[in-house]
Amino acid sequence: MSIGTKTFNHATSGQVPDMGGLVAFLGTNGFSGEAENWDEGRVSGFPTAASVLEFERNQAIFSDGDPAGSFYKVTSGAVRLCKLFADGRRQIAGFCFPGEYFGLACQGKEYALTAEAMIGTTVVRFPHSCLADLDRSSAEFRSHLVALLCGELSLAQNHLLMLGRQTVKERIASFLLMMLDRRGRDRRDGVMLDLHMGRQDIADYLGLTIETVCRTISDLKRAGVLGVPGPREIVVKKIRLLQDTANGEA
Amino acid sequence: MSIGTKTFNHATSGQVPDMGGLVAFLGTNGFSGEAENWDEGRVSGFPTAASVLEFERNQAIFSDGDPAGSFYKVTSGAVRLCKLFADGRRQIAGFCFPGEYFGLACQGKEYALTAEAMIGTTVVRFPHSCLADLDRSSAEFRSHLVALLCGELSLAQNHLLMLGRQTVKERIASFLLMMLDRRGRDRRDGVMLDLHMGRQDIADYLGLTIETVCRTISDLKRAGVLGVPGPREIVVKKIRLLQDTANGEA
DNA sequence: CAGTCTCTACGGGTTTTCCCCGAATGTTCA
DNA sequence: TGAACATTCGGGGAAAACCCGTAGAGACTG
Repeated sequence: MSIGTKTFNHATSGQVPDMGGLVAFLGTNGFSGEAENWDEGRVSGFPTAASVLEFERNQAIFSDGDPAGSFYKVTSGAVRLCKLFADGRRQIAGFCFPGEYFGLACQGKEYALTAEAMIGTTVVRFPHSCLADLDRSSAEFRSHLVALLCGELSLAQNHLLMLGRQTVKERIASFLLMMLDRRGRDRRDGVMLDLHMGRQDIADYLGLTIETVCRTISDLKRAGVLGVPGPREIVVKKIRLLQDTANGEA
Repeated sequence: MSIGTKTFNHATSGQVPDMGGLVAFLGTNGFSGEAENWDEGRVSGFPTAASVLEFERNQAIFSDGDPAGSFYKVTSGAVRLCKLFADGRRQIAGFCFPGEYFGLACQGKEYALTAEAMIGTTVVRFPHSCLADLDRSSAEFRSHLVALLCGELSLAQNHLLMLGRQTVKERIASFLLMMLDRRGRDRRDGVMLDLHMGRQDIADYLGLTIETVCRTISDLKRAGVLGVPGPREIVVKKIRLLQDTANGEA
């Protein structure tokens, strides 16, 4: 399945193991916060074997029900975490971009959802046994872990608001604003945004159909709020209007 | 505001502070898992002052935007965590029942949502400074903490599925099954369930209107799946049918 | 105790939203 | 270039929101 596997099995450096920004992404949205500058590949501190893996577009990294043994950090590309119903319905619980973690939320012994590469993606895989060494990790790291988990939950809460009580326009606008923040883009007119996903992914994240997503984006384009240079690219032309739309003031 | 406040300010027992089942409920759904038997009032181990507070039905424990200084454990009653829109829309992010924690998910310095007592409720309040002592707490507790956070996130993911992709009937059925599990009830015919909430709370949790909730519960009653002895009580008469409904097989 | 008030539950009718189906257009890749 | 796929657009229909009204239970008042 996985193509291009390089395994590091270096000796532990003899010191207290550095958890290397094991920033606890427990399975929903990746949330890094200021974690970006924590390491970015400081794999070397880990006491156990870590592997670098590459995945093609739409390739599964792990699937709902698989035995859970590892968690992952995205180094390049993008990952979606989703749940599939028997009848084909799909809900995306979150996305992961470079610097973010996923695969820790294994209730019991199995993954509760499926992780797939949305584009060509490189990840680092860590065995869960790394977590058992949490005791010996630094206090700084541990409080960082808690902060990131809080951020995780806040992201999920925001997602709940969108799905439960926002209109279609509000959801689309909120989604785009979230993507701007997530990808480190400023909130200013003319900013270009690479979505790295198709309309179906947006629909399954927002609990809508692909048609509704298309229509709403077209509406925003017609209103001069957005530009759409390509299917996976968005230019925000009037950020203020987009924010108003997200807040239901349009 | 708070009525009946008793403050313990006992001397630290001179030992390593016992976090007393500080089971990390970070602001969304309370999730206790097997935490029920962890302590249940073992406040005595805490290094800092903890207070027992009582709240009346519909009284706010803290509000969205309040400065965040404490987290809470429910000892009796029930708590809802919700977000209010300016135009009156409301989304309930989760409920907390005895043994569960809330109020840890303060992104930054302010609470991100509002906590209200759904019925007469007793809680224990812990200052956030307790968390700073996390270092000195036991390894057992810390792994417990991580497990509970994972459970938290799984609950939120489940909620996302409900809001995003389930039909009205599926949501109601899933909600009732979740409540059964949450309140420690067996999944068997004839089980009585105290909801401790009105129809509006159910609606705001499931992203529906109160009319739709009423109608759907009536439908299930007519179908012989449920009995409704009181407005806040449900008797599950055909658990199998309820499960089928939750899975879209009805 | 009667009376009033409020909150909650529930039913019906209307309107809107958004899903479903079909088709045309655009994009990507072999 | 052609084939496969994704996106966009339009029309019909079903589901749920919305707006109405009714009724019952409980709380408060006198």
